Amino acid sequence: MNKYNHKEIEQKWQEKWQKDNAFKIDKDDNSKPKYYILDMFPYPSGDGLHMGHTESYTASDVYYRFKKMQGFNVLHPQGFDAFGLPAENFAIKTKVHPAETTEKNINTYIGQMKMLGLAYDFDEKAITSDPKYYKWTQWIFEQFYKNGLVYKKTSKTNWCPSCQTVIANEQVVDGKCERCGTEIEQKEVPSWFFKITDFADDLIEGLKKIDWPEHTKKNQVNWIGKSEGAEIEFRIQNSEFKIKVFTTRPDTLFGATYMVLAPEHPIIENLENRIQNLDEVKNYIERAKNKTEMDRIEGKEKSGVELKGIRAINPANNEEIPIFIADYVLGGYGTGAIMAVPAHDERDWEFAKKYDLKIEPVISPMIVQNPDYSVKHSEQKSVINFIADVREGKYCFAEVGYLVNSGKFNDSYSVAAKETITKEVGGKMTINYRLRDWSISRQRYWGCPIPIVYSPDGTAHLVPEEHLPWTLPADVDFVPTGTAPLAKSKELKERTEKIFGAGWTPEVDTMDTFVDSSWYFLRYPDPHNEKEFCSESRLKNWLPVDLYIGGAEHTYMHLLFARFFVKAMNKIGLVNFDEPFQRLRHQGMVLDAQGKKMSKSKGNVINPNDMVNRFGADSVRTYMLFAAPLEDEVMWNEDNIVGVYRFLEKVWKLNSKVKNQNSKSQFKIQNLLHKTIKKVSNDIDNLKYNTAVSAMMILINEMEKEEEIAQQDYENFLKLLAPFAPHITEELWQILGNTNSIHDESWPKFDENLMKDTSHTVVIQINGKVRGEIQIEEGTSDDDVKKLAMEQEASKKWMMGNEPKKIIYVKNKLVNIVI
RNA sequence: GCUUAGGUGGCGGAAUUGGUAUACGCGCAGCACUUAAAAUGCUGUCCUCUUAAUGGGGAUGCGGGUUCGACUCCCGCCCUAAGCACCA
Repeated sequence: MNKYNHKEIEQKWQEKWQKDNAFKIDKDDNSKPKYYILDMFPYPSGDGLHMGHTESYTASDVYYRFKKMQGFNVLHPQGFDAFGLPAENFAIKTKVHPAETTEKNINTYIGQMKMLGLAYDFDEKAITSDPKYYKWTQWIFEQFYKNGLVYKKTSKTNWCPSCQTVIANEQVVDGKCERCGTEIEQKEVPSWFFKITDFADDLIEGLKKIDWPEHTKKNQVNWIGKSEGAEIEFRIQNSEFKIKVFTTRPDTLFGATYMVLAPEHPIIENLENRIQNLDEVKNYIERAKNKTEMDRIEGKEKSGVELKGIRAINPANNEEIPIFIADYVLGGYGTGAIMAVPAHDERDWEFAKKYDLKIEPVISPMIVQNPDYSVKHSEQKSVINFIADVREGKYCFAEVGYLVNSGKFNDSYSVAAKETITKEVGGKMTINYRLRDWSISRQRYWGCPIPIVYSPDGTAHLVPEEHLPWTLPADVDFVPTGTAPLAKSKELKERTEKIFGAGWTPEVDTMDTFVDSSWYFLRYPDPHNEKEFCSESRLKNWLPVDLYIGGAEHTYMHLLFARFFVKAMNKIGLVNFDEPFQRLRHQGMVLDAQGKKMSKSKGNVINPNDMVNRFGADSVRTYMLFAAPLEDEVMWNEDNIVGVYRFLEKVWKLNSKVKNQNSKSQFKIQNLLHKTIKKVSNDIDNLKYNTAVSAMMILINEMEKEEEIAQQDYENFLKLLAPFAPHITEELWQILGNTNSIHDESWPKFDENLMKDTSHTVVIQINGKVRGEIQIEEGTSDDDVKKLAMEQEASKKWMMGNEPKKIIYVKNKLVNIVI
């Protein structure tokens, strides 16, 4: 038999599978149970597939092959998130049209995926930049629009001076543009928004019924940031103006000794003529304006300026209190104004200490004023001292408790007082979210055009459905000038006037690419449909997605946006489910051998193609999954992959020990084989691939020691390995005389009878310490085992003549003699 | 600072969820094969005491606790990584 030649084998089978259309499925076949496994589709960058893709796509490919062998009709599609900035930036540099680069890159990716033996049917892919795809992105936009989920507003937005585009808060990383790393500026820009906040509660609630990692769910809940509180109005002295604040602690209202406004709070303009230190205030506002939100909240030291000459009235006790502006209060959260209670809020306390402001304690850990309240005198005294310390600024007490210095509310419990105090001062209980509506407008070229046109009076109208796809014009110069590239398209302008009339103008912004990727999984079941985004029957057959595998870095954006899309579409009646991904698992990052992130600048990026050439796709696939648990980081260590390569070589060589169908392997081997079948099946199902591979290695090491192996047993083993190493197993399968594909075989079943052990090793412990072991026959009675254990020399020695107080027997495992 | 995850040999990592800690793989050492090397196979490989075997003691970040028995559960502390950033 020849040496294991991975190159030859892998090329041979990849060509054969291609020729046989091995990865095609009948999407209307209802005779089998369905399973929909989804990968996060890649952005086709010029760098090609990276190791992170390799791990994640291999993980899903293994699951696909496993489920298929188990008799499921499995949909495991792939596509490309093809709109986006890199292609446009590349076009700016090289003048090569993004459509051209994108197509080239997609072909590279497809080639690489085939090289890895990934079983995708590329005739069924979805490409977001394809007009046949984005027609439906636009169509869904229009449905959202018609149902009041889209609105336009002019607002302060993050502006990336390098990309010349608006980016969402969620896409700002450390005050810098997520894509290019440039510092973000603030700019007033008109933008279209999706009302994701309408679904804030549903997005929290829906998490309860899906099988996602707990930390991912928690992170989404924190991101949405629901907080219950009250809105309360403070009057400004000698003026009709009022300032509304949001607070989660209305129970502390009596302790509000000053107010703080965000520098961008609109009321400041109205009061300018009364501000005595207007220059100082304007200066502060100007400085805050240039800071990004990140800068403002990152500063350790709080800063602020008092609005001199203006005072507010605390509605609870009618006291006059000063008003400050400070950039630690954000314009975009709550009402952009707070009441400051330094005695009971850490941030307010810090600010009050710095500017020497009054601190008034209004919450006590226990009731102090009620004379009937039966607590010891000494305890009363210490609480009174504690309150005095809080007033002096020694501590900040941010807990709940009992009210003091709060007039008629004294002694009431702070949780109960929230509502009564709010009512008393005419405020109302409200719920506030950290989540903001999703700004989707981008002043970029390479994106999905927003299907909106404006009549001569400036009113927005949807482009009627019959004109979809509303195509991206080709006659555009990409060089950014601060105005949207589409504004320069003659074709788009003429098209608009031709259809709608003279003076009509097109919307020139394109959509955030997260819009494209928020619904792509709905397209895969029916990617060629020109009449619907997906037919009703295919939707019903395939959705929701059963298993979604991808990186945890998408927790806040993609995964939240996709859930919003499905919830919105469900509300409109376009789909009949409200959670897109039933089960979600993350894969960890792939690091270099030193445990560092791979990056171009560090020059430690590893190209999957090189690895496949050197070790073969089967080794690369198996090693990626063997090296660490799927959700953990994997260090790509070239020295370690040889272990997997040797394993595959052993599998290969073992073929020469295979004896014909009628022979039987030793019981020992059959026993281990069936245990392995059970373990590998369970492990794959739970995506614990590392231990599945290890179990197969153990089996092979045992089989290797035998003179001969029954063909049936060897074949069963090959089936277990087939999802991980599809090429070598297919080749060996054929060498054994089979004419069909191993990947069309059914998954081996384990035989409980063959898994039973005839004897067991039982460990003997004296007082919990291991002192020996005995072999017992299967079926030995508990009493006999205990007796046997007591009779051992070692036991006698360690019992030192003592009678056991207690004997614990764990069936077939352990006897613990307690003396 | 907050949140989440984690801390087990020289390294990547196992441990049936409270029952022999260190499976499997890498590396290392020795042996066999070879003119030699590579490759391959075999043996050994947590630390420590004892010349050594037998055997003993210790060890899952640190300190306590529960239990016949703890990597696993509880309390306190330390450290690492990732994410989030004053959310009123």
